[in-house]
Amino acid sequence: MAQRFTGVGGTCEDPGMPQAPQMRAPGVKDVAAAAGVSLGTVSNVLNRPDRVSAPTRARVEQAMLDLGFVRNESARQLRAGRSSTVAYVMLDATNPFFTDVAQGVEDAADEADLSLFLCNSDNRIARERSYLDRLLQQRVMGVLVTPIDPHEPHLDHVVAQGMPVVVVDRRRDVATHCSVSVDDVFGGRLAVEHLLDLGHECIAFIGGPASVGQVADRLSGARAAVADATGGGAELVVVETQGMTVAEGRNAGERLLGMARKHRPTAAFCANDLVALGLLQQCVALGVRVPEELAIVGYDDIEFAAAAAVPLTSVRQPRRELGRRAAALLLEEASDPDHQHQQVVFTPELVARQSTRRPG
Amino acid sequence: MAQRFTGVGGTCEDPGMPQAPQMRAPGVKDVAAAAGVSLGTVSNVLNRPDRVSAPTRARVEQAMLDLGFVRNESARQLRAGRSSTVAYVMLDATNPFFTDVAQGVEDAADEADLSLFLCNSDNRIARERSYLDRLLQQRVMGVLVTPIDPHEPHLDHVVAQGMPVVVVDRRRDVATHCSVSVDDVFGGRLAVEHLLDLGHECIAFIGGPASVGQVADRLSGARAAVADATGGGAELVVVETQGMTVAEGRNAGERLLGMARKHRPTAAFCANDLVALGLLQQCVALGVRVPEELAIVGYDDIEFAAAAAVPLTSVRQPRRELGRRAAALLLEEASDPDHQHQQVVFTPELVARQSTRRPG
DNA sequence: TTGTATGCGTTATCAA
DNA sequence: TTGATAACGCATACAA
Repeated sequence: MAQRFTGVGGTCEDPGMPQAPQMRAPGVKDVAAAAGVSLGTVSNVLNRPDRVSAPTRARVEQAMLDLGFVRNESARQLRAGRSSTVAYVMLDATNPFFTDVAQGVEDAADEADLSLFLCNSDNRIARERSYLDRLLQQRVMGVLVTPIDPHEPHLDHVVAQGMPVVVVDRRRDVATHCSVSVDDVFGGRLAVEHLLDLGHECIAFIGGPASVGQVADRLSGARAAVADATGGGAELVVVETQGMTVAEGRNAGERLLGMARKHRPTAAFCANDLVALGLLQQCVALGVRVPEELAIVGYDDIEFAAAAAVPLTSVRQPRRELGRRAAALLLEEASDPDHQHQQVVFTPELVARQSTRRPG
Repeated sequence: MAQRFTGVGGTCEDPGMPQAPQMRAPGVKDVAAAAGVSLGTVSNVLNRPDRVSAPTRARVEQAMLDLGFVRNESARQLRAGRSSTVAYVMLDATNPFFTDVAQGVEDAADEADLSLFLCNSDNRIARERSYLDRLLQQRVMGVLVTPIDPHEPHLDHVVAQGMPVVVVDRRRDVATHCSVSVDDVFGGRLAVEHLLDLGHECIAFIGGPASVGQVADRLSGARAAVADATGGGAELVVVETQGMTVAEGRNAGERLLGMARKHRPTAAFCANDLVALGLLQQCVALGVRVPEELAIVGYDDIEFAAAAAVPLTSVRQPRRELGRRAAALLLEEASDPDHQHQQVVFTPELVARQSTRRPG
C-alpha cells in the first residue's frame, strides 16, 4: 500500500531554523526518515536508549535536534493509558495559606518527577466542577483538591471514575478517599485557651460564613474552651463574616469596634490570618491599641502574620507538610492497587506574638 | 475480521455504580454497543447533537450516563491536533502580585471557555524550562510566562516550535513574541519623586538581586529622579537584597537601620511590597517610627500593602488587567494566523498612604 | 540490534 | 439520519 509521505524535512533545508512554523510538527516518522532508520528505532532511542547502538542513537538524536522534534504527549498518553501529571485544585490561589500548601505538593511532585498543574476554583462551585471534569477527561494521574464542600456529589463522581483523589485541609467521615487535614477544633481551642490564660473574659470569634467547615470547627473548639472555663464567667461573641478575606476582616472590625467600650470584647480570635490582618488594620485606623485594648489571634500563621507591624499571634498549621503528605498519599494510591484510604490529621500549634502580649 | 469485544457493560450490571474501578474506562465504542447504535452516531451526539434524532440521542445519552462515560481528552486532542488549555508559568506563586495577575488571566480564559493551568517556576530556571517543555509536549494552545530571564534561549525554543507565547511583566527589545509589561522605570521615578516632593534628601533603594529586570528598571527610574533633582543635593543609597521576599526586607532593614542616625536615609523605596513589609516590620521591631523617622514606598500595591498596620504607600500596577490583556493577546495570536507581535506597556501610578505621610 | 505491524479513543469523511 | 472506516502520533510485541 503506497503511503503518502507528506515529508517535513524535504522542503525545509535551513538547519538554523528547525521548521517553518506553519507546517506540521515533525513526528517520530519524520525523525526516522531523516535519520535513515525505522520508526521503531526512533522510539527505542526515546524509551530504551540502551537497546540501540551508539552511532545509530547519535544519528537519531541529531535528527531530532535538526527537526526540532517534540514528543506528542497526547499520543503518548493515549497509548500508555496513564499520565504523569497531577493537579491541585485550590480553593483560593490568592490566599497565602494555599500557595504554601501548593509548595509542599510541588516538593513531592518534583521528587517523583511528576508535573503539577495548579487550578484555582476561587471558591466557586462551578469552577471547581469544571476543573475536576477537565482533569478527569485529561486522565491525569490523580487529583488533590481542597473542595468548597467535601460533601459535593461531584467529588464522588471523580472517585467513582477510579481517579485517585486526596482531599486537602478538609475531611469527611466516610472514607471514600484519602484526606489530609488539621485538627481545627483543637486549633480553635488552643487559640481561645491562650486568650483565657491571659485573663480575657469576653472574647470575640470572627469569621464566616458558618457553612465553611473550618469556620465551624474552629468556632466549636473555641466554644468548648470557653465552656470549660465557664467557672470564670467567660463568654464568646460571634461576629460572622461573608468570607475570609482582609476586606471582610476590616468590615467585621468596624462592627466590633463600634460596640460600647464596656461591652466590647477585649480579645478577638479570627478564623484566619487574612481576617485578622483586616481587623488589625481597622484597629490602627480607629486608634485602638493592640494588644492593650484588643488582643488578636489569627489562624494559619501565614508569612504576613509575622510580618504585620503588630506581629500576629496565630495558630500554625503545617502548611507545606500538609501538601507534601497529601501528594505522597496520592502517589501511593496511584501506584498501589490495593491501597487503603487514610485520613491523616495534623495537630496545629499556637505561635504567640505581640498581638496578644500581656499588657504590662 | 473478528473484533474481540472486551465489553464493559457485560459484567457490570449494577446501575448504581457506573463501572468497577478496575476495568478499562468505557469509550465511545462501549457507549455505542450499550445504546445499540454505531460508533459514529455516538460521536455525532457528542459533537453535532443536531444531526441525530431526538430518541436516538436520548438513548445514547442514557447509555453514557449508565456507563459513566468520560471523553478521553488525549484521543480528542491527538485527533484534533489542538488543545483548549492554556498555561501560565508564574515566577513565584507565593507572591500575591502574581496570583493577582493569574486572576486576570483566569478571567479571560473563563470568557473564552478555556481552562487555565498554573505552573510555578518558583524562580528556578530548571523548573521553568521543565514546565515549558512539558507544555510543549502537551501541545497546549498557548503559554503565558513571567520568565526568570526573558533572554533565556529556551524561551525562543518554545516560540520556534510555533507555540504562541506571551511574556508577562517582562519585555525584550526584539519582538519575537508578545509581551505585556508595566513601565518600571517610570514607576521607580514616581516613587522617588514622591519622596523628593516630601522633602527627603537622602533616599534608600532596597531590592535585588540587581540582575532581575524589574529591579534594574525601578532603580534606574529612581536614579533618574534623583539626578533630575540633583540641584537639591539629593542622594540615593542602594541596599541590595538576595531576593524579593519579606525575609529579605527584614534583613535589609536591619542593615539600613543599623546606620548612624546622621547618615541614615530618611526614606526608603523598596523594589516590591514584600520587601517593604519586611522593612516595615523591622522598623517596628527596632522602634523606628514610620513615617516620622523613615518613610517607606513599596511597589506592586498588593492587598497586604494597604492592610499593613502602617498602610504602605506603593506604586500600583494594574495586576489583574496585566493578566487579562496578556491572555487576550495569547488568544489573538492563537487564532489569527497573520498575527503581529505586540509589546503592551502599562503605566503605573502612585498610591500615597500613611507610610509616607508628611510628618506634622 | 533493527524493522514491521497493530491498536490506543476520537473525529471526520463518505457511502448507505 | 446513520454506519463503516481511515487517520492522528506513539509505543510495544514480535519478526527479521
